[in-house]
Amino acid sequence: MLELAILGFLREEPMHGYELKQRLTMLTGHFRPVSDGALYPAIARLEKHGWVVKRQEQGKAASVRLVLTLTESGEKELLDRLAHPDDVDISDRNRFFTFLAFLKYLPKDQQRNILARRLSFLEAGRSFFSAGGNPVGMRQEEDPFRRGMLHIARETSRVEKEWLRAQIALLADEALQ
Amino acid sequence: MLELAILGFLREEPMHGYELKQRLTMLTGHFRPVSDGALYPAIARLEKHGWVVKRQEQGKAASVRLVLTLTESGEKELLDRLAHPDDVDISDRNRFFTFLAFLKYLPKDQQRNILARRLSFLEAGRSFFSAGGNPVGMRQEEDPFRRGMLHIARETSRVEKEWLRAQIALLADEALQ
DNA sequence: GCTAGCATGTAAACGGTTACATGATTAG
DNA sequence: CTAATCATGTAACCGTTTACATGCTAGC
Repeated sequence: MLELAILGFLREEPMHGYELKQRLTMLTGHFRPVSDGALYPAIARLEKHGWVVKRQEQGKAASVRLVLTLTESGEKELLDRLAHPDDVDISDRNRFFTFLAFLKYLPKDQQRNILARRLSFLEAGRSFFSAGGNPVGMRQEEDPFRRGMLHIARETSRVEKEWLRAQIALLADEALQ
Repeated sequence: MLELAILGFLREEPMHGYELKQRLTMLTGHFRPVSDGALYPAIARLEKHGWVVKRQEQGKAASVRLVLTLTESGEKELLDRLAHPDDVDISDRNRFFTFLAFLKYLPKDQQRNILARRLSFLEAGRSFFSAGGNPVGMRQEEDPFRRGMLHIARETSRVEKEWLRAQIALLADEALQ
């Protein structure tokens, strides 16, 4: 997932690790910083596969920047990963958002496919807790905090589903023209 | 986080690994299954610390069940972990929800503390993407998918903040009586 | 002089996923 | 008879976190 995000950001424009880090930090979970120990090894892996290449450049301050550029095979890899979320869990919202952030690079029919997949997951939606085998609805749950969870989860899901439906319809319209 | 959830569920009632797994599956990210390779080692760790004890029981079908019971020191550990989310990231929604699921076991002032912490994080909220250093608002963002992310994130945050404020006020009222 | 920000990395420890391994019962 | 569910575990692999390591510049 981290690799996907790196490829995605580099698709926009070449940039060095430090800037990548800032963008990733904003993308994943709103401001949980990406650790260096995750970022730099990930970059090294991508480089080893030939998906990105490094170029030296003088930094604003301090040491040299190593500007990363996406190669052609890197772009292919990005599209490949975006198009096959089967390998990956879309049920997690943060993961889905990573896809969403770079979905514009995919062809329209594949975009619709991803959105539809997420929608069908949300439509299957169920509640958090079970008591004696059956899921617990808001009515039965008397713990206020768990009621809160159910409430927040439900509203959140509603908002997202509405957006997904609208977006899917829009893509279908565009396909007709 | 997995350990916290196990301790939390066992606080309610003793249960065996398989049932724990089902509850955990519903709790974490709505139906992403907890893998056995994560669950059983986690149980073993908790047992090693003396926080849970095992007892054999005949299963419904198949092999014996190993029913887990929370010990006194286990309950202490649970409360300790719930009360100190400093060690843990509350900025992630799933993590916060894990806290929320077991928050009822904490004294009221500490409950309020956790909720307030989460609220202040959300109130600091910023947008996902930066262009040239500044965060990008909905207006500027022309990628429909990223607009969607911003929209969903904003609405979600709104719902959660409203709930948090109401809940904090309620706890404050109760404290006065 | 010192702190914050810029900039890139490595190594150990930890925990999670995936695959492997086993075996019994119940419903179709 | 066969798939699904019940039930518990281990081992290899992989990636993340945390801590360590370095060093420069700009602003207070």
